[in-house]
Amino acid sequence: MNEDFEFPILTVDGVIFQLVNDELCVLLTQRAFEPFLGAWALPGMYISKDQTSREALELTLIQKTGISTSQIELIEQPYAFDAPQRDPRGYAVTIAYIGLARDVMPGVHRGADDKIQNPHFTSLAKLPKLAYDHMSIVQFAHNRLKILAASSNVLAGLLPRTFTLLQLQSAYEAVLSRKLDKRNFRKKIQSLGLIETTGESSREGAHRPAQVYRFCNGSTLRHHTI
Amino acid sequence: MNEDFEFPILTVDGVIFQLVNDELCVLLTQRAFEPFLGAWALPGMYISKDQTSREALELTLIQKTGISTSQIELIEQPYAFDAPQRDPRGYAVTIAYIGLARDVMPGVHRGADDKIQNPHFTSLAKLPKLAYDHMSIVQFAHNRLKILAASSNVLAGLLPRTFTLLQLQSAYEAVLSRKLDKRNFRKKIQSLGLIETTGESSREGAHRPAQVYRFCNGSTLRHHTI
DNA sequence: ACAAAAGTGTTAAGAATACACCCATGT
DNA sequence: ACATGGGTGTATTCTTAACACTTTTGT
Repeated sequence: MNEDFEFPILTVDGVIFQLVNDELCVLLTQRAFEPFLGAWALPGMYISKDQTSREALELTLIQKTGISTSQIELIEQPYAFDAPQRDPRGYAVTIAYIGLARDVMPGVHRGADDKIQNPHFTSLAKLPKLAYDHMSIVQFAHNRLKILAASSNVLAGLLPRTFTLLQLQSAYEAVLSRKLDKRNFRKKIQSLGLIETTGESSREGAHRPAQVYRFCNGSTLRHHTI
Repeated sequence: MNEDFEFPILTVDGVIFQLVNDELCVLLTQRAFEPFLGAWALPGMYISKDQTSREALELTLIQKTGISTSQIELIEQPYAFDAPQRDPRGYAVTIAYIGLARDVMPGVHRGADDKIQNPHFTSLAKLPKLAYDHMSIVQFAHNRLKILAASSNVLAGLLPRTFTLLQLQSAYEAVLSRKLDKRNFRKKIQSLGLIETTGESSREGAHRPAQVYRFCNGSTLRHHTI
C-alpha cells in the first residue's frame, strides 16, 4: 500500500428525474469529449482526488446542465456500477446518484471549453441510445424510483409545492407506468395524512375548480402502499 | 482529462451475513495495518487499477478470511459510501457488497505477510466498535436485508440446503428482529410456493420429527410479504 | 409420565379492488 | 348546451393478525 498505488477510474453520474407534461423524464446531455463524442449521456464527470462524489456531482450538474443541486432532491444511497470496457483507458467505476427535480429548466452552460452539452429532460419512453452503460443505470434508477414511489412519499420531490389531486395521481401514474383508480387513489392518499389542503382552489380551464394541496410540513420520508 | 489524473482512494468492503445459533452475524476481521491496527473491521481492501471491485472483494475475502465467494451469495447492487476522513491519506470511497453465507467457517489465512486477520462471524447484537465508518455500513446493510427478507426469498442464502419450517422461521425472526406467529408464518410461506418438502423428516431430540423442506429449483428472487 | 418441538383452523379486522354517476366551470 | 376535469360511496375480495390445543417422539 504505497503512495503510488493506482486506483480505477472513478466517475459520478446523476440520474435526475423530472415530470414534463405528465411524462417521466431524465436529464441527459450530449457528450463533449471522446469517447462517445456527441452521444447522449447522463451528466457526469471524473471525481478528482480532493473532492467528494457529491461535490463532483454538483460541479458537473452546474457545468453541463446549469442546474444547481439546491434545485434537486437527491434520494437514497448512491449506487456503484462496475462497467468493464466502459472507458478505453481502463477499468472504471461510476457512482450513480438519483435525484428528483421540479420546474427546472436546464440551460446550456459554457465553461472553460464551449463544446456542446445540450441538456434536456427526455422522456423515458423515448430514450435514444446512451453512452457507456448509462441505459442500464437509468433503468436501474427507474426501478428504484418505482419501488420508492409505491411505498413512500418521495414523489413530493417531483411535484410543485402545491398541486391538485389529479396532478398528484398523474405523477404516480407516470412513475409507476400504470393507471390508478381515481377514487381509490384519493381515499388512500388522503388517509395517509401526507398532504393537506391549502384552502385555495385552482380555477383553470373549462371545468370545475380543483382544490389545491401541499405536502405537510415535516412529512419526512414515510412508508405506505399505493 | 490527462493520464495523470488522480482519483480518490477506492476500496471494497464485504458485509457477509451468516446465521450462528439463530443469531444474525456479520463477518469481521482484525485490521493488520494502520490505520485502525488491531480494530475490528469488515473484510476489505484497495481496488487496484486493473481489477474490478468484485475481483478485489474475492481476493480480500480469501486472503483475510479464507472464504471463497463461491461459498457466498452476493445480493443486489453494490453501494457506494463516501467517507470523508476515513483514511488519513485523503478522501476515500468504498464500495460495499452484501452477501449471505451458510455453514461457512472462516479460517485464518496467512498471506504474504502474516499479521493477524482473525476472521469471525460476530452477532449483530454484540458488535464491538468498528474501524472507519464500518458500523454505519453494517447498519445500512442490515436494513437492506430486512427489507429484502420481508419481501422476497433472499433468505435462501442464509439457510442450509434443507431445513425444517421452524429453522426457516427462526431465520426470518433473526433477520427481522421480531417474533412471528407460527401458524401464520407456515400458512404464508407454504402459499408462496417457494419451498417444497423433501419427503424426509428430521428425527432429532426428544420430540416429534419435523418434515424437511428445500427451496424449489429455479426459485429465483421472488417478491412477497411476511 | 413428561418434556419438547411439530403440526394444525377459525374468526375478525383491515386493505385493496372494482365500479358509475353528478358537479362546477368556461366557452 | 356541452365539454372538461373535479369530486364522491359501496360492495366484494383478499390479506393480515390474533389466538390454543393435540400429536409424536426420546428419555
